[in-house]
Amino acid sequence: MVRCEMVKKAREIRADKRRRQVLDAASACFREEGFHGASMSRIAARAEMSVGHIYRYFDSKETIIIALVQRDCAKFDRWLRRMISSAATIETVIANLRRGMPWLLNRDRAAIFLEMHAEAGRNSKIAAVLTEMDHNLRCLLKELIGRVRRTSQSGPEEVTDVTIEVVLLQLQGVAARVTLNPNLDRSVFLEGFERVALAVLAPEASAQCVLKEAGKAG
Amino acid sequence: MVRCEMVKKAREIRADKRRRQVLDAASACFREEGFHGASMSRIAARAEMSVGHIYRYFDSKETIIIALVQRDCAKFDRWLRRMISSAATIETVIANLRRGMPWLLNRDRAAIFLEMHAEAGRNSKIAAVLTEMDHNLRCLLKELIGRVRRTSQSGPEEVTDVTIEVVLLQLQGVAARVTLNPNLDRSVFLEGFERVALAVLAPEASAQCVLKEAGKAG
Amino acid sequence: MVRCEMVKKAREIRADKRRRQVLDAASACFREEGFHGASMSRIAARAEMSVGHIYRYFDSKETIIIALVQRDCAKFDRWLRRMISSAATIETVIANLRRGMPWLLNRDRAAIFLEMHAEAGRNSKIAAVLTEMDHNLRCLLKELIGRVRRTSQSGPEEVTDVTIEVVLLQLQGVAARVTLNPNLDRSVFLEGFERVALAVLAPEASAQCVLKEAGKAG
Amino acid sequence: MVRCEMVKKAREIRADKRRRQVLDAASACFREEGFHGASMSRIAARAEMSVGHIYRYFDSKETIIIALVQRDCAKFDRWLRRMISSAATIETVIANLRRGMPWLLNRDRAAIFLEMHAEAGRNSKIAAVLTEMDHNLRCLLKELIGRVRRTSQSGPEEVTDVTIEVVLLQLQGVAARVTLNPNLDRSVFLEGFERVALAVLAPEASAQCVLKEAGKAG
DNA sequence: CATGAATGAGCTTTCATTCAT
DNA sequence: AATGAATGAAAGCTCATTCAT
Repeated sequence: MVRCEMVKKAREIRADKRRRQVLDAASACFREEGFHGASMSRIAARAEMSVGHIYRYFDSKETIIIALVQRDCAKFDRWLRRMISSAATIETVIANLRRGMPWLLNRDRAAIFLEMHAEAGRNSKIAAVLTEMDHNLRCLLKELIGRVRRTSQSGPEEVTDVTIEVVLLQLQGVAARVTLNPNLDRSVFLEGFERVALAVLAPEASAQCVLKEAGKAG
Repeated sequence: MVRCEMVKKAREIRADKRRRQVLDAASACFREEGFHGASMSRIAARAEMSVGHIYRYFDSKETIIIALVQRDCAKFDRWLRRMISSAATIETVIANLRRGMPWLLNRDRAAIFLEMHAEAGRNSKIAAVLTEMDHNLRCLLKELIGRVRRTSQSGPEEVTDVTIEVVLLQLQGVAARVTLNPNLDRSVFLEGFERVALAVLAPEASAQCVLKEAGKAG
Repeated sequence: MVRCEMVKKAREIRADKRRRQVLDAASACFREEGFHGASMSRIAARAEMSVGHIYRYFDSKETIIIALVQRDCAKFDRWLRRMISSAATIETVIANLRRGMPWLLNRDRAAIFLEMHAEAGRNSKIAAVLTEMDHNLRCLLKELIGRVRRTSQSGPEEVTDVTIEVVLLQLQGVAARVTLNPNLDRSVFLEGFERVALAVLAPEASAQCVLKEAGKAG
Repeated sequence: MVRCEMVKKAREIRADKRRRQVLDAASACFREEGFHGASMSRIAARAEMSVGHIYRYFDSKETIIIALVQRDCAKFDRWLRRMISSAATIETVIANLRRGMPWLLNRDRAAIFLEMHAEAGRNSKIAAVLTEMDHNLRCLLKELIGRVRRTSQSGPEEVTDVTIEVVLLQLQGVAARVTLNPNLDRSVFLEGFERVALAVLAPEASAQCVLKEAGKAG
């Protein structure tokens, strides 16, 4: 009985590992060939698994795509939550931002991001996953910005939709920028983000900052 | 001889019309099904042409995709140039921006934008076209911003890469935002754009503006 | 214009021929391997056509099956109608029956018959085709029997459902009998049919016939 | 030693139960999806057994099909023998027939019957099983009819092949009739069978009966 | 005795592309 | 210039069967 449970548990662990294997392989294939360009047999080969066996863990190719989208979203969600829970001041936010840059500017991530959003335009299930994620994202951002403003007493605590959208446009525009301009100096992006972050988190300080730039000429 | 040339000309006009027919049909198909989801036979049906005849004007499906990307880029380029040639003050830029919103927020445009950039991640020819376009875009933007700053004497005339990138992140993030959030109030975007445009075109004025917002709380 | 119409006509003829080719090949494959055992690639090979090309004429394998069932039913329908239009007396019916025996007892026909009816048990579209055919069949039989009885003044002109069903059980039981007993003397079936035909068409005469058999001991 | 035998016996009983489980599950699956449509994994699920375990008792899917056909045939054989051993008069035969109608007209039975005979057309092993069964059937029928005729002194005791075939056509045609006409009144079939049974078992009586029908007009 | 993970061949179907007309 | 018949490779997916546990 105890034995049985242990076996079950072991099986589950193994199954999870398998699922991960598939998702990792699929992610790589999708990145190289797109959702529709990638073939199940190539995904299987990359996952070192037979085609048929993949279907034990995923009902269809679409299911894999959706699972992958969800996994990516969850990862981002966790990242943002960690950022919020730890960050209360402008400095920590900036530090976190700096630390998150490699991920944000990663070309593979950008490629998958674009693929996912392009697909969302014609697959309502994927659109639903992304839209839900987007909703979470906006709530979290609202809280983060509000909290920082409160602690730094540097602006109105209430955060408008406009503010949120400006931040999100900035973050989500990265995918296209990176794809078009892979060799651009990363520090350019970092500086841009910091400037916007400042303007949003501490409007007054930002104003001074902007004025300073004016002084530096650039 | 003259006759011959006229015939040639007529033929060319006809061929151009055919090519346009194909590109229009392809654009619609791609928008609905993606580059890979769209089939030549469906494109042909939409172009009211036989499949085989398309191959008289385009070597392959990929050629059509590339031609389409080029055409879209050229269209955008012309739009931007017109904007620049006519705009010299902050007010005209804002007015132009306002006029360009419906196009910018159009979901079909956003879908094709994402499709194109996702494809660029794996097709170097398309990447090349888009990257060249991006280069033009940045030059034009630089000139536009510089000129406005000069005429309004409201900041440094030299425009840094950081500034350009901030603007482009904003503009290119729209595609993802619109796809995820199709029902979001358009005025939110407009206000966001205006705020960023102001900050970029007239840093001083923007600073005052931001401070004002601080006063309004939000 | 006239040219165009002729081309169209020629195309149609060619297409019809193609369709027939496919149906003939499919019929042979289905007979040997069953609807589900037969593969499209084998059907294509037999039709001397590429797999993909078959899909120009039929939407799916199921469509082929249905078309085949309809063709078979139509063939049988025509046979029965011819029989009716020509036959007004018991003698002509019996003669027609005799002439129809080779077809009725043909093992291939029997195999397809069984396949079709087995499939009807789980495919409602096929069931619909067969049920409609069955309805026609019963009407035609009713008319045939009624007309013969009238002309020979040998029984009630009205024909009951029971009578019809007895005849149909007899006719449709053949498929199973032939499959199980391929070597059985065909004359046995013929005699059996004649006896039932007589009993149904001319009850009085049949009674005498039966009595005669009693006399012959057999 | 004794212990050993008891264990063996218990094991055999257990194995038989397992086999039965599989056959029952297979029968249900085959009825719903056909021999080819049913999958081993679905059969296993229905038998509440693992896929691999089924292969302990059956070498292959085909073996299951054959075993099932044999079991069905044996069941029918037993039913017929019981009918014969108990029936000696026309009345008991008719009564038995009446009692057997629900089974005979059962759509599931009809479906399996058609499936089996269709398969026999292309699988010689199945054909062999069914043909042997058919032989038994004919012998039993011959004896039954002969015995009844003898006891009722109502006709020649010797029974010809023609007579046997007429009865079998009638019985085996039911499967097709039921499939095509599932809503037909069951009494119609019963009356048809009785009429034929009468004609076969007691030709003289039947003649009178037929004449009577003539009188009733129908 | 019993499980179900694993395989890879084979299924139906779609596609970009060619070419005779 | 224009058609669409024809191809065959490759897609996503399912299956009977095996075997380590």
